[in-house]
Formats: sequence, structure tokens, C-alpha cells
Amino acid sequence: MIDAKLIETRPDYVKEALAKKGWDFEPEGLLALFVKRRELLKEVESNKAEQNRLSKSVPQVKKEGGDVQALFAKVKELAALNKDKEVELDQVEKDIQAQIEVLPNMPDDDLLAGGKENNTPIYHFGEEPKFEGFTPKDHVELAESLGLIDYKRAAKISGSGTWVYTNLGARLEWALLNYFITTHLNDGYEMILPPHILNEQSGFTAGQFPKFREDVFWLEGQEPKKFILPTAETALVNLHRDEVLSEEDLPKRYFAYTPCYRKEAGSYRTEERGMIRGYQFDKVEMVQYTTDDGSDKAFDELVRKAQALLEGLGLCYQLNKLAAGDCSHSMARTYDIEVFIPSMKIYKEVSSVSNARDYQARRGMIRYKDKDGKMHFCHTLNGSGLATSRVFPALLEQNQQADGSVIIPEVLRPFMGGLSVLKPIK
RNA sequence: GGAGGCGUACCCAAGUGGUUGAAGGGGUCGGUCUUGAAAACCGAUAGAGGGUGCAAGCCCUGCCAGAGUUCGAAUCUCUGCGCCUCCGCCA
Repeated sequence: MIDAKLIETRPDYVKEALAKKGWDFEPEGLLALFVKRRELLKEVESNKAEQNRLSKSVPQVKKEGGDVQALFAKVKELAALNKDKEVELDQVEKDIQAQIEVLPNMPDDDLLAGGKENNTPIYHFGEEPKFEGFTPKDHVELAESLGLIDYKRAAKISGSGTWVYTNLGARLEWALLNYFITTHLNDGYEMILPPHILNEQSGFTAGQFPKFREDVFWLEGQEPKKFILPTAETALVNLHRDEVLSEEDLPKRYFAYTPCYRKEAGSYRTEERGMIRGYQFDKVEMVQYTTDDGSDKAFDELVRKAQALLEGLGLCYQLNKLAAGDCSHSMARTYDIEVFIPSMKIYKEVSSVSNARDYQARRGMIRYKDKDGKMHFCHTLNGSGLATSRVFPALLEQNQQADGSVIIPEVLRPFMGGLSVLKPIK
């Protein structure tokens, strides 16, 4: 959530920043509400102060045998006078809240305005494989011929947009996750396994609601409402909601493995074959809580970590600095790490690293006390480290050989019983 | 799912309608004592959000959350949430 004070004192600055995200923000309405709010607040509070003063004097007046009834009448009168104003104030505050909470985060100053077309690749790793002397298969064919994924049976037991990892496919998926987890542990991150069913407030704090209410799976008949997490970020950034941390505990570095559940309504299912986009995919997610001046450093750290994971696998990827309009709704800054998918001849996101600055912290009252006892909002950051559903196909496609086999990256072998190559079963 | 209990400041806890911003204890910080430490003793410290003001300050909110009763609520009523205990069911 954007700071209301900032909107009030520098409306043009906020307007300009949001414009870079393609968001047309007209502050006039809010500014008028701020004025209205202040007016009402002054009236209501001074009236309330008078009521309190009179009420407090009751025991004294009683003792002196004064006219208590007259006092009662006076206070009642004041209270009646205040009632309408209190209702009005309440409404104004709700209106302000409603208007501010839908606003996206403001992008960092250095980001280009506009959408995808203005994303800037800033680093490239590895070489796009050449496949000399044979026609490469796509990952769907490979997964099938190697016996890794069963799409047919997935459709039978679940539906389209899903898959079953079978045999060595399941082993490979698990090896990837283990490789990620082991790396994060070695880097000193704390492992978390959160519940997958979360309450509405968690979605709000993460900034997924109200905007993305339609994109998650809601549990039927649950009161209060519950949804299944679309990413472990939702759980991790809510861990310290409504808490006051102390500066020496920061930064907090967490990671969690969870499947992610998304409706993906209206997505490009047809061109994205196989496991490029599904209703459920596995992801290891990293989250940091930092001080309000520590998030830039943390951001670089998370980007580096995500890069290192792909580099460990030896996969060709690019690092993409997103333009303001392509950054996530709640984020001030996002870098995507995109792995090369030969069959599609494009780079597909496997990790999205973002700095929310204090946007989520304000929504969830996540604060810390500095060494002088002063309160601050934390900064929160998140980054995939990594999502498997695109690493898996990229790995198959990039590492395929002329004979249809696929070389397993060395870092994964310890998690696959030393196996070094996947061979076709038919 | 059924029955009961609880929710007060960093922690424990008193408080059941009136100057209660909230007793007491622990903790923390400072001091006395001590070669040093412990103990003992003395002192300090009670969160947060908001309004107003140059500031000191003053004011509003605030004892899980919300609504209500009352001139006045931590204290009474209702609702919700959370936790605990017992019973049932169950991976």
C-alpha cells in the first residue's frame, strides 16, 4: 500500500510514478477526502474531549451535591451532535482506504516506463544449443520417450493443464527441488513448510487481493474464506504480519517449497504445450524481510542466488530487468530470469525476483524497531529459487543428445542415485 | 463436531462500572555495595496509531477484534477470531 501521507504531500510525484506502470491515477478525489477527513476528525475529537471532561467530573459533582442530571443531559446532547459526524468520518476513512488499497506499488525511479516491450535484458549466460546433425525434440516428446511425464493419465484423474511425474521424471523433479533446497540451506536461509490453505488477510497483505481474487482457487463453504496459495510468497510474507521485529533480527531470510496453485484463466494454453503453464507447479520461493534501507542489497543477493541455481545446472538463460508496467502489481522492481526453451525459441520465466519495499509491510503492519527504538516498516522481497515447471523442460531440451538421451547435470546426480543420463524407453 | 475455560503492557499477573496510562512480580537499563561477579538494596523504564503545535505540551483512539448498554467500560451484553482442557471422529 502506498503511504497516504506521500499521496497527500506529493500527489504529482505519485501520479507520475504510477503513470510509468500505465496506471492512470487522479489524486484529486483522494486529496478532497483527506481535507474532509481532517475537518471531521477535528470536530469529532474536540466534541469527544468535551464529553470526556464532563463525564469525568461526575463523581466530583456528585460529592458536592451538584446537579448531575443536567450534566448527563449535556453529554447526551453532545454525543447526539457527534453521531452523524462520526458516521461520516468512518465512511470517509473507508473510502480513502478503498481507493488507496487498489493502487499498485510505485516503480523504482530507474525503471523504464511502459510494458513488456521495454524490458531490458541485462545479462546472458551460456549458449543456445545448436543440435548439429539431428532434429531436436520438444520437451513433451522427450518427457514421453524418456518415460518422465504422463499427460494422458493426468487428464484422466484430474483434467487438462496438469501432468503426472512418473518414475525417473518424479526423481528428476525431486532432485531439482533438493538441489535448490540444499543450496539455500548452505546459504544460511531458514527452511519453512507453510500451510497451503490461507486466509483472506494473507492474500491482502501480499497484495494479491483485491486485484487477483479471481486467479486463485477458493475453498467452497469455508467461513471465514480460505484459498489455496498461488505461491509460497503469500505464506512467507505473512509470517510476520502484525509483528514488530527488532533491527538486529533483520534481514530475515526464508525459503519454502510448495506447489503453487493457479487458475490461469484465459492464458495461452494452446501455444504453451506440456508443462510450461499448469494449474499446479512446484516452486521453491525465497523471501527476505529487511530494514528500510537494506532491501537493495537483499535484492541483488536474491537475483544472484537465482542465477547461481541455473548456472549450476549449466542452462542457458537471460536476466531481464522489467519495465515498470511489467513489474508485479505489488512490486517496485522486478527482474525475471528466463531460461531458453529451444523448441519455442524463446526465453521463459523460471524466476521472478522482486522488491516490494514497504508496500506489503504497510498492508500487513510488518514493522521493526531500530536501535533507537524508532518504528519503521520492514521491506519485503521475494524471488523464486526456482520454479521447476520450466527448468524441467528447458533441461530436457537443452541437454538432449542425438540418440534421444538427456544428460543429467552433475549437481543433480547425487539426488538421483548417481544417474548421469536419461535414456529413451521406446 | 460436542462441553467448558481463557485472551490485560517485553513476560507472568491483579483489577468486575468512575481521576486506571492500568496494582504486584519478573525482565531490561542505570546506580550503591564488591578485587570482579552474584545476591541484596536504591532508582528509572510500560507499547502503538492519529490530530494539533516551532516546541514543551494538549487532545482523540487504546486492556484480542467488532458492535452495543451507560453521563462514564479493562470491568456489563452480543458477535467474531485465537488459544487451552475434556469428549467424539480421524490421517
